[in-house]
Amino acid sequence: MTRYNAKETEIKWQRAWDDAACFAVTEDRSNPKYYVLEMFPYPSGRIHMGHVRNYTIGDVIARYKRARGFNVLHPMGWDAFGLPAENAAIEKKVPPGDWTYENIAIMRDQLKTMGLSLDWSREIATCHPGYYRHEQKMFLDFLKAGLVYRKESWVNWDPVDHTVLANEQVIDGRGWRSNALVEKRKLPQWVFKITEFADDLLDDLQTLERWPEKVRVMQHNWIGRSEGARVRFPFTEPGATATESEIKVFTTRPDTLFGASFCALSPNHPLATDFCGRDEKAAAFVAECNRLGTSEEAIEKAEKLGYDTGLKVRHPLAPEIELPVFIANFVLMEYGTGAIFGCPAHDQRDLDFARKYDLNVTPVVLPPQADPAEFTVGSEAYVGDGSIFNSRFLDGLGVEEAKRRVIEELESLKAGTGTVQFRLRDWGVSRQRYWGCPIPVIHCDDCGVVPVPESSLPVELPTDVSFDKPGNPLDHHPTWKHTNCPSCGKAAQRETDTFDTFTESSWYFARFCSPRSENAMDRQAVDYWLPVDQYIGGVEHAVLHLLYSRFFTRALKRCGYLDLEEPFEGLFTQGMVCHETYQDDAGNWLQPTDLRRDDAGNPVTASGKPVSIGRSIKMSKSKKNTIDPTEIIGTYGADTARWFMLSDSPPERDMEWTEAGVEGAWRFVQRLWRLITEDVASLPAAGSAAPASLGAGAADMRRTTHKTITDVTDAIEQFRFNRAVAKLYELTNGLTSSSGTGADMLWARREAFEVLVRLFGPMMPHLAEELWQRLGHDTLLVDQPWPVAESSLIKEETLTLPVQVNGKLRATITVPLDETEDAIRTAALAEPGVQRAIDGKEIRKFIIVKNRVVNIVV
RNA sequence: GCCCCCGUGGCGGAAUUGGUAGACGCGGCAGACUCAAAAUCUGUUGCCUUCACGGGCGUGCCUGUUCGAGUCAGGCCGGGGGCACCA
Repeated sequence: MTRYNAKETEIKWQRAWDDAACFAVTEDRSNPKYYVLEMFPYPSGRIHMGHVRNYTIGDVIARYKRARGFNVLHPMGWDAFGLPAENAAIEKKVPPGDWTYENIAIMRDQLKTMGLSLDWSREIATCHPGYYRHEQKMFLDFLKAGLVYRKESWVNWDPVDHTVLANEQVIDGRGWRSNALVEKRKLPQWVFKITEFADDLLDDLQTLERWPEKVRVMQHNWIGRSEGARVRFPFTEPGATATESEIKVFTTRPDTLFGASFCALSPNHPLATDFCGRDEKAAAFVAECNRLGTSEEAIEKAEKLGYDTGLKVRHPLAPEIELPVFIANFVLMEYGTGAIFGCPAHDQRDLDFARKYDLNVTPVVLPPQADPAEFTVGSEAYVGDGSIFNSRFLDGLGVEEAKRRVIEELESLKAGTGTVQFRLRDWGVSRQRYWGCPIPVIHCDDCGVVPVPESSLPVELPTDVSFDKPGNPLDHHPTWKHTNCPSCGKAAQRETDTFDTFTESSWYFARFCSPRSENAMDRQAVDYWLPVDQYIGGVEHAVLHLLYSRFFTRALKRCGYLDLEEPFEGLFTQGMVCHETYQDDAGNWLQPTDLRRDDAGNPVTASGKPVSIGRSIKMSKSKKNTIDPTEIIGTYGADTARWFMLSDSPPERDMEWTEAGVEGAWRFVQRLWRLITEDVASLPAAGSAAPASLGAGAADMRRTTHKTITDVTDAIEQFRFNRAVAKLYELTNGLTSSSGTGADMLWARREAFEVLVRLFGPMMPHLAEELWQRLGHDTLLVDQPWPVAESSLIKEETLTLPVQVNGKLRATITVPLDETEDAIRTAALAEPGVQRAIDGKEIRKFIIVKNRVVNIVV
């Protein structure tokens, strides 16, 4: 008996697929297309189990669809710009480009050992000028189309590293790496106008039927559409401020306008800035507000604070009412107009603020059944529905009606307008980084911001950069940024900021359609391949990457690159790969490979110290609970790793990687190998005609085989791979225990083997290919069509019917399909278990659900 | 605080969408083979009760709808995720 040699076999078939160029595709219109895409990896240096899970799922779909006759595009590339390359440059003195391309080479080899059905001829790396030059062109086109603009915005500035930090990189108000106190600074930033499509991006979520509901909800919340009104509050004194004669506020509750008791400005509001110029204490207050970070934690703890400017505004619908104007720390400049009116009775924040500064609290919404003479608001604002009171012409109206009525009134008085506000903000893409796509503009003292002419693209990154100084190496480079203005020819400077790396991943799926084209994308290629039929990746990209890609697709359409709105027709978000964690008695994390078992079977360190086992969490370097996929593939082969990935856990859920689980998968690989190779000699030759008639045993086997085709096909279609795996186990178990040497039986057995091999082919492609050959075929299994179940075989002739008495199972009877009710009744009553349960009681009802269940009510 | 998802054996999970709860795998137990072990194979494995036949209980908890509920409805409890001074 030979053991299956995974290592040799896998390499052999990978070469065979490669030699036959099985997975290289063109725009072949004789077959329907199917585009399978997994989120491309960042070339960090090694693949991890998350990649293995992601690409295994994608490969099952790609191979399955291919077998179903689709022309399948299944490409792979590298999301190659990013901060880790710069960190490596600083720590290891390796240029970021070299580091990245080396990592790509390593990871490409690692991925190839998985046996994925990828069209490697389409490989792309986003850090290659052949890729990012098109992105620069897109930027210029977006600029022309008004989809990009430049804006002063507040950023987290690290004064030591001289760079902008993302919110996630600010920890307790300090830079994550420099540990310096982060400052808020106003810097000019390039911004993509994603809000241009806010309504479309929201409305079209409804068309994404093959997206997880969860992701659609998250995007829905992120876009955050609110209907309300902009209302103008004029200052009581015309010269109150130098710039404006009024405060514009946004509210979703115009119905509570008569409950207003103050207005508040964001500390960053232009009016506040203006006022601070004349009031030192106000300036000190604003400085204090800016010092507090924007982290959730800081916000949570911060008390609601305000500074009374002493200015007053008039109520827009009741000019005799004057309201004080505060600068308040809880008003955000980024949302609405950066100013609010406060209605303490019906908003908790406003109420807290009003109590602190002793402002009026006038209720204007009366809860149902409440007495208007009695109702007051204490420490809790009333935010529910009700009827309006204390509000002049609105009295007696419901909340919704009052909103409409107020907006009408405001509009007729030109004191405000009904409006829609989004939470979604435009996408700032400027990063003070080296390892990203250069933003193709030039700053000229005379001409201002001048786009780089298309003929001068790409603006390539210099390779001779130094990371010795803090800040952006592009800025320090002796020559790179110095150039001439394309407009007037005078000496000018290049933009040294680069794009946010989410930019590259916002259109790579389109580049795969024509990866070597001189254009960003060939129209006939994207028209043929897009949209991506099935996109697969982690749920952590539910909002940013997926939303940016949806934006980019719309922007590209507007600029004539392609003609569709939604890039991803189907989306599947897979769960994380988890593993137990281990700590020694000092609390140090231990790697799974650092453990051994003592005589009692308890885990101990190499030196024999006790180890505590922690709960299973996502594999991460910091907790040291990672398993290296290359080691697993080296030991067990890719098929075993793939099979285990698909077994047990549903793919959308987190799974736990266990040694026992891998070994179980490995045993199954060996079992399949033995089952088929040991038996093949006794079987009729491949392609033998079916015997004239089949005995009961052979017919039974055929029924099981064809039922399995249906079950596995359905399971794969529904991404229920764990169920597909279970059905394949069942078929295998059945074949292991079946016997019989008749010609009909052996013929049915060959059929079962061939079906089995073809069904697990997408999951364990190398083993399947090898067994297909050993079954006597000289074709490649990957070129075989998916098996089709013969529906006539699947139909059962008899079925087992449960018999209940008062809803409790008492017996089962075996009856022919579609048996008459009378016969079922007789058979059911003949069961001793049924008789015992009836126990001579009167039968009140006899329920027979056809081919389902029998229930006797006594 | 708001929105969403999930609670089934020792464990991962099935259950044709209201019709035999626990498929399949892992683990455990018993046995076969073996000088022995590994590997492999066979049987068994929700809980309680009974010598046995059998009986009772059981899908987080409580109510309800139904001939029949893991599945539907209402209310709790627990876990997870997303958003959040968003006006």
